[in-house]
Amino acid sequence: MTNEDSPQPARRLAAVPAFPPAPEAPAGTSAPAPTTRGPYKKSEHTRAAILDAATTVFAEKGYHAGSMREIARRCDIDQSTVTHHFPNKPALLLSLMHERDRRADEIIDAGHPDTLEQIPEAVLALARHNAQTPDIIALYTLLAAESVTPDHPLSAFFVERTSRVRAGFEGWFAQLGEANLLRAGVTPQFAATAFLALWEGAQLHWLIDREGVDVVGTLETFITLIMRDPD
Amino acid sequence: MTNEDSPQPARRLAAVPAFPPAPEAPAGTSAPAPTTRGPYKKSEHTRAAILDAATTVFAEKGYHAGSMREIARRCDIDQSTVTHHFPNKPALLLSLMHERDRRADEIIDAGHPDTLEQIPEAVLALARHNAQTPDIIALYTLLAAESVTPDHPLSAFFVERTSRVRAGFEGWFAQLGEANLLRAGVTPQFAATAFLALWEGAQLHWLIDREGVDVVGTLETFITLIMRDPD
DNA sequence: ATTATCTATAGATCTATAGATAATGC
DNA sequence: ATTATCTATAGATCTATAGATAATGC
Repeated sequence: MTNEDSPQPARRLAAVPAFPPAPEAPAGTSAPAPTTRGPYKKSEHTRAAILDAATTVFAEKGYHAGSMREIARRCDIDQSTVTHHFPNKPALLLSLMHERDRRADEIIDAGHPDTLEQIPEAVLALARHNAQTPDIIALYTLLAAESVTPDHPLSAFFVERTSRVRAGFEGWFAQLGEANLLRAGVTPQFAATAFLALWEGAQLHWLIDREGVDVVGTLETFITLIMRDPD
Repeated sequence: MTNEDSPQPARRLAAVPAFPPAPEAPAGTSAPAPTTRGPYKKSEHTRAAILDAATTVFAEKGYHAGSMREIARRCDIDQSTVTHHFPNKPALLLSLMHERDRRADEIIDAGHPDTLEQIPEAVLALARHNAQTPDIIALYTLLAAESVTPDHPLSAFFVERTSRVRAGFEGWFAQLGEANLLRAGVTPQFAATAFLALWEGAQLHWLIDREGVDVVGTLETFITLIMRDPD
């Protein structure tokens, strides 16, 4: 897809602005109080099972329609056991999203580009990785849209996350711009905003019609479009 | 924004493939049975008030969290009166969406281009019109994302609508392509898919962060990007 | 006489909590 | 002794329906 035959040498990046890591989950969820004995071993397993089930349930039904009862049913435990491990429904969803973001950060770090030429590939690698987990795509797409409704537990989460991710991409595209690799008229701001919007919009349309939309292919074409034509 | 100083004469379109109109709402909602007297005059007013309130409620809360009770409360009527005018909640939402699509068709028809050069402007005019009604943006964005969940009343609606709208744009971009106005490597399929995805993705991000995203500006830049550079 | 609206309610959720019993681990 | 889990339930929804009363219009 990209022009492998252009003869320029790889240009090392002085300092690539890495994606800033997601902020930690607010304290209280996992910090043990000083006097207590702490959770038993089994607890960690149950917690993980609940978060797994919650991922599926919230991805399939969204926040309001996804119920604690169904999450419990999928783990073969009672609903009251879920509230023993998580204080309430919003806290469960927030723990889930912060947990997901922690894993996403690892993917971003793994694809960290060393040279300018690797930036487009690093960007597309994220999209390719996403394409392999439809559940997570549904989770983020559905909840991001829901999060704009009043009193949604994720409204602050998605405001922070969207601007953080956009800033990360803007940093990468700015590197390309300074090396004069962006097409005339393409600013890093436009590239970052459009790439993110295109990505999430294509994912939404792919969820609606899985045959009709090729997310990664669309993004690849977009990337070649915003890059300067090779001489 | 567009290059007004290019000296080519306006090229009249032989036959622009117009957006196919949205299919009518399934019969039964409005067809009066042969023996009845039919609705009184007041009925139409109440129906319209209910649809108006439902637009706001579903746009703010989505399908599951938006309740018939709240819709009724906004109209100062009892909830049972709502079910007198609409058989049930899914039917109310479907009537609402078909009503909205009927109005959207009028906008599309109004902006119908006569010449090739008017196509980009016609496309952007739709986006500019949308930008003036945030409620409707929230309604479509939120419900489209929700519609991918199992048993959602709008799943078939959005599948049909998305492919219909995409086909309409593809027809327009194909006209540009045949006139050699698209940049090399840009197919009508890519242009249509990407434009729509970019549009809806940018609207989502605008809902999340109204300061940070300029929907129409982003689309304008995208359109100039996919058009061949003027000589 | 027919339609529009309201009151009242059945039946099905859902979340969170109180309190009892079972399992764990110092 | 502490944590994990369950049973049971309070209290708050929500949708749809039955049936009474009010408004409309032939």
